[in-house]
Amino acid sequence: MKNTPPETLTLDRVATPVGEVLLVTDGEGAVRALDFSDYEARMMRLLGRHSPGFTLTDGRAPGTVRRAVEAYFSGEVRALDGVAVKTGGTAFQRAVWAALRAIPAGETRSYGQLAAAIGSPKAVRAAGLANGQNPVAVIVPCHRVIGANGTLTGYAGGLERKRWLLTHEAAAVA
Amino acid sequence: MKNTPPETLTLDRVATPVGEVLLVTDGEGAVRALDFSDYEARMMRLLGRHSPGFTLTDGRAPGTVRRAVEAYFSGEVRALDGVAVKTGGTAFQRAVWAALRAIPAGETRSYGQLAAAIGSPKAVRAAGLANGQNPVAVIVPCHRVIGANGTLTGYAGGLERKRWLLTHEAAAVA
DNA sequence: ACGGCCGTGTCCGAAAACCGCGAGACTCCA
DNA sequence: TGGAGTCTCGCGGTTTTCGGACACGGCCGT
Repeated sequence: MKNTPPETLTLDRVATPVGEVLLVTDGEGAVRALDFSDYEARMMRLLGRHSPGFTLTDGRAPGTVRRAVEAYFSGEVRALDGVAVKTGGTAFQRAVWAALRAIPAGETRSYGQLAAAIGSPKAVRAAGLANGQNPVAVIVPCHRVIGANGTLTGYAGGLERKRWLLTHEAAAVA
Repeated sequence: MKNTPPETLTLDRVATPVGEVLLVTDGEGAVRALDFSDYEARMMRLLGRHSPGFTLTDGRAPGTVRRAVEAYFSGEVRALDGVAVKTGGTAFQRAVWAALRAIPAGETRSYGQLAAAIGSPKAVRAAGLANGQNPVAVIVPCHRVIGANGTLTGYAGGLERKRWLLTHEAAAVA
């Protein structure tokens, strides 16, 4: 058991066409986590993993962040590009998540391409795993990674949502 | 591997009759660690355990703390009683360390007495272990615990120093 | 007296299990 | 032949599990 100076994070809720999302930000306005309400437990688990001993209080996320999220869902799919995100995780995981943010809205990559992008072409499966452990859904677009044969394969928030996000983005950039 | 907002600590060095000690304090002036120079690696390990991702800069500890340490070694053995200490660790460990500070200079306890003092009379061995993991030597007087039969049994800084500290304290209170 | 056994909390290293994959082999049907 | 499904196996990082070791001391048998 470790000890860490506890940190206070803010929990906001935003309505979207695919259900309410939970939005966690820190004192500096960086996004620490984002997930769908019905996967709250999962989010807490990931959050706890990266910031042991944090406390959460209901509140309002910074206006710019909130607005960016709302804008994204109403069709401005690139609105999230500038949002600051702060994640923990291992070096490998961070590399994966950084690579994810480099995928433009409207495009997709295979897990293999993702692995290659971070310099470990054979760590395909590990990349998939890291993908699934991304605490900041949507903003870090883990949904833009699909199987080599085009299948959607999996999504922490449910495949239905993954499909919705992809068609939403495809339609927006068209 | 975890992630934590990094914290900056100050590392000072103080000369004593039994060798130089390393003195680590935080931004609030509380002592986070204290150990003899020749066990620097051990101290770093313990420190890292309690404050993952900290950074250390050479500097001066607060005057009151420095003076208290110097005073202790020059014979004023109760000078450390008021020094603020901040440690991490499990509840069990904290209980042990708190119990240690309750032992007055010049006295000793057995590991059994120590375990009994925190309400787990049978956790003798565990108490000994927790004792050895104390990051703040001397101030948290882990050296005042000896075997039930009077043997010194062990000390992270070397039995020689344990003996020196005890006779130093005994002489001072006499 | 002396030697052995056990309880207790925690850390540490090793080993195994886990996967949001993908390539290659193999089947089953027109 | 060829195309689409299925199965099997290897890939690599992370997490979980497990077994040991330890700053002791009381109890029990020789």
